[in-house]
Amino acid sequence: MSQPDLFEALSGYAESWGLLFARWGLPRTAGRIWGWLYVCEPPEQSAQELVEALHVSKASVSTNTRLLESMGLVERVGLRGARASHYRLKPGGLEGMLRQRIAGAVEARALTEQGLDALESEGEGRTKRLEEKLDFYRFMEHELEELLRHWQEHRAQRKREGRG
Amino acid sequence: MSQPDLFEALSGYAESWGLLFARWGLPRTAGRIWGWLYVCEPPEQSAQELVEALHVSKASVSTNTRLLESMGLVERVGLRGARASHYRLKPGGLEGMLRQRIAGAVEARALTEQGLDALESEGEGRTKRLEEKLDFYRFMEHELEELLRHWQEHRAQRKREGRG
DNA sequence: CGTTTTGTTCAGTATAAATTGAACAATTCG
DNA sequence: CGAATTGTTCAATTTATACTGAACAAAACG
Repeated sequence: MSQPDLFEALSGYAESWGLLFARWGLPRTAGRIWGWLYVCEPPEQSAQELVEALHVSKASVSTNTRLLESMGLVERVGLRGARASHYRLKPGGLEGMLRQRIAGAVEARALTEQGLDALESEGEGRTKRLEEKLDFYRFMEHELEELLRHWQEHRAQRKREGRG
Repeated sequence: MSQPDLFEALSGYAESWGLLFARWGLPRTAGRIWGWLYVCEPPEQSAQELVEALHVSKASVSTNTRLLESMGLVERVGLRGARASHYRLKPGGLEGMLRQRIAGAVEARALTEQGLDALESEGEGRTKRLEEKLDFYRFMEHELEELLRHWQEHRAQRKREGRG
């Protein structure tokens, strides 16, 4: 595959992540950047390089790199001899996403508990409905924490095998 | 608690779910309806009742009940003596959400594989980055399926205890 | 049948979000 | 120091999405 074609293909890959992010309710450009950082060379990219590779404004790069940083998916690094700071994938970033999922379950559970409080002793059936929902989120909370633990073990295992 | 106050509190509960849905990138009204169906009496509500309880247009109710149906969270039922069809929580709806999560992981994995295909043999480091991502999504896919199985067992257990 | 209720669709509007260009502040370099 | 580069912020624009009212189609009723 020739260089221009390769670049084309990898750009397409970044664009696909942009679209997937959009469907997940996240900024498209954040998805583009994140996707790109998996296939770019070198792995550290300056804001300017992102602007050129993805054809987005530097304002958008600034906004979305900071979003990705706050999500724990990307980190900022200094490179010797380089004036501009660079961005790259943050190791363990996906694990952070998992933690956010757990936080979401906690949030949903808390809201469900609020509903039960509001009902107090009123209404048998409604309470039952809410308690079933509560049961689900409690379960999710516990299991996702378990899942996170498993992932950490899995990671450690791979590291030991020299694959991480 | 007096009736008007109770209604007020439960409306607030539905509104809270609306806001949570919005933060999750889903239509606010869908959240309102879903939240409401947990605390309304009776558990089956006509479109007209939803319009009145939530103060949204019937067009929006129509759109969002169909969305919730497609998400597997709500089902439509016929009630004897009632002309209009009614909506209620679909049993096992949350389990369906879990299945969608699995589908999301599958999607992300597939996209990552596309990236690896595009790289073919080029680039050592990039391939490594992508393979780590692939590893994560593969793991998630497997573990979420496991989680779903656990949930089903948990449900069965509760049923046996007469709590489901 | 004709009338009423119900549910969907659609064009238009309102609302929210992402993206941009430009202005600004901060830093780096010679 | 002065010039150039870099990063953020902000107002304005574009874009996407949700929501509504009205028109329509379908079904239920007398």
